[in-house]
Amino acid sequence: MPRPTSRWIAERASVGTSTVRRPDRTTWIVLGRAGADVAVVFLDAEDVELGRRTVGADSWATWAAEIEAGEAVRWVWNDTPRWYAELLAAGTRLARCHDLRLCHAILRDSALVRADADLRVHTDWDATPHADPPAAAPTLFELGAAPDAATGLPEFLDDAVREFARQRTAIDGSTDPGRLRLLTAAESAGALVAVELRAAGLPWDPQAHDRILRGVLGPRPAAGGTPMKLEDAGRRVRAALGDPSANLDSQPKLLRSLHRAGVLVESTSRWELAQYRHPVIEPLLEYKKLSRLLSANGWAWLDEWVHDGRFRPVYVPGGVVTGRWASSGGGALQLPRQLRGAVHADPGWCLVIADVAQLEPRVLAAMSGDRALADAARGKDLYAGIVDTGAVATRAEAKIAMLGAMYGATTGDSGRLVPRLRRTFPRAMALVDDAAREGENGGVVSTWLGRSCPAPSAGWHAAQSLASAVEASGGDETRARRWARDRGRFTRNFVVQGTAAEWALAWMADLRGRLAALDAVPDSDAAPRSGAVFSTRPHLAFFLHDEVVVHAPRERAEAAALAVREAAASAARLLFGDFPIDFPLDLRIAESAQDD
DNA sequence: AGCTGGATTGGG
DNA sequence: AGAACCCAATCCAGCT
Repeated sequence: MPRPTSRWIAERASVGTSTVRRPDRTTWIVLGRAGADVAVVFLDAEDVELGRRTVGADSWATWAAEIEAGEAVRWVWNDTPRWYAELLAAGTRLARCHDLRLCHAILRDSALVRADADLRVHTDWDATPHADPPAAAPTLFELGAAPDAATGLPEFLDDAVREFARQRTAIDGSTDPGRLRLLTAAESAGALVAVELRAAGLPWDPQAHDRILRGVLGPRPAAGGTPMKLEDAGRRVRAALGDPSANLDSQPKLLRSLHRAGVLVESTSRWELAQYRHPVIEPLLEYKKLSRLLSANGWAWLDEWVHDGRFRPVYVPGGVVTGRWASSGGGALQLPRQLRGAVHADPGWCLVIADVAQLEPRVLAAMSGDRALADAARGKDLYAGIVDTGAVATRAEAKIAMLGAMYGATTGDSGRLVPRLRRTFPRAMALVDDAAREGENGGVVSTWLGRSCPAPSAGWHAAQSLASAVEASGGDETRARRWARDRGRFTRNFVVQGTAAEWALAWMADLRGRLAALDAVPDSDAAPRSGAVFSTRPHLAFFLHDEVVVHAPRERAEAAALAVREAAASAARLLFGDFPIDFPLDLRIAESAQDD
């Protein structure tokens, strides 16, 4: 079918009794609320307003789908979860958006943006939504309900139009508009992905989860009961302590019990306990392991977070200062490897599981333009490549040296090995060392695409001034130095971790487009639990910093895997152009995410 | 009763 | 073993 033109759309896009046309030349569509309706403004590429309309809240998803079928547009709105969850529930997928809240946060803090930019003035756009997205996708009936009541963000059309103009001005007047355009587009695409991930869900087999729990803990106890094997371990611990009433769940009480039994640990952490020889150690470590599994990902978690064979966590794009995602509820970013066997494709479907090997050092090589490190990274294993340069003797040394360089280690094996990397990869090491120095001096550093770290707090500055005063005490100086070094380690890591997060956003943004373009599998006994938008073709199902899981009909698995690889290559080009850096993937196609 | 912070352990 | 960066979730203790 030929791609519809915008004129075709203008003639065709009518909803209900009122015809709502999209003018020619439209590039941006800004959304806001107008009572129960959705109000829209059409803008062209030069920000010239082409017209305003309102669309009924009960029909705007259909209208948006028709607009989306035409020439490329970017939807502009205050907060992606508030709008896009509704659209997906109604079966409308969008390709591009501009999330005003997320982009505001980036531009407000970016060192690339002029200090006197209008959007630096504090407004409601600095609000952080405190309400989670709706737990269940809203029904069409609910679309008219005020979607923004809980966010604290401006919700009306003129607010959005004005903020959008401020953001465009800030980008255009910045020291590098190209990078900030990329970053705001990538961040916004990530916002779409996060909503899609939640809507589609991660295919989860509750029976497999239950089998794992039963194997480790014993049969599921009655509500409030203690699983058999946990009870068992607890009994053995109390016997070894000679204290039948010892409380194992309270850290201070457990510590006292251990002391009474002659185990003079300073904490009850696993690594410290493991160094002692005493009959209580083995069962106590076992108890802690089981207790952890039960409380973090036991049957209660399963009941709360898995429904209809899907784990639907809440992702929070931009939730970490570095630009990484955070999660809120469900613990999506902390799923223990132990439970991966519960991640299981639907019948007739499979999983494409891919992660980037050594993402951060590769990003460092590219952003610093360090050819030697890029050469060492060529192929599969960057650490083996470092050994081949002769900088260090073993792969293990290469790894802790590189991690030490990116995290700012100064002591131990890691601190000792970093100087060797400095000789072999001077440009890469200079980049992180410069970032550390800038941070120690109170400065601000930025990622490759222009996300900047927060400025130091007033307390930090005060400590530094105090230490340089004539009457400063030794304690003042020690504290100021420690805080300066702490901040140096933070900024050192910020530039690398943040740029890696940008690479991952670009990877996913490109990937979701490729997956959406794959042929549907209309006759498949497809995965309807992922919702209408995702039930006939491969879709993203999970994301974790440097790893994605795609859920795909079996006959599209190879195509999806190719899309994952091509998207990685595309992300590398988008960020680093022709610089010769590889981002090799560990990729496998399987029915279950269980490690082999 | 509800909040906060510490300790611990899971993830990268 | 940890170190050294970014986190979240849980439980308990201690506070208001």
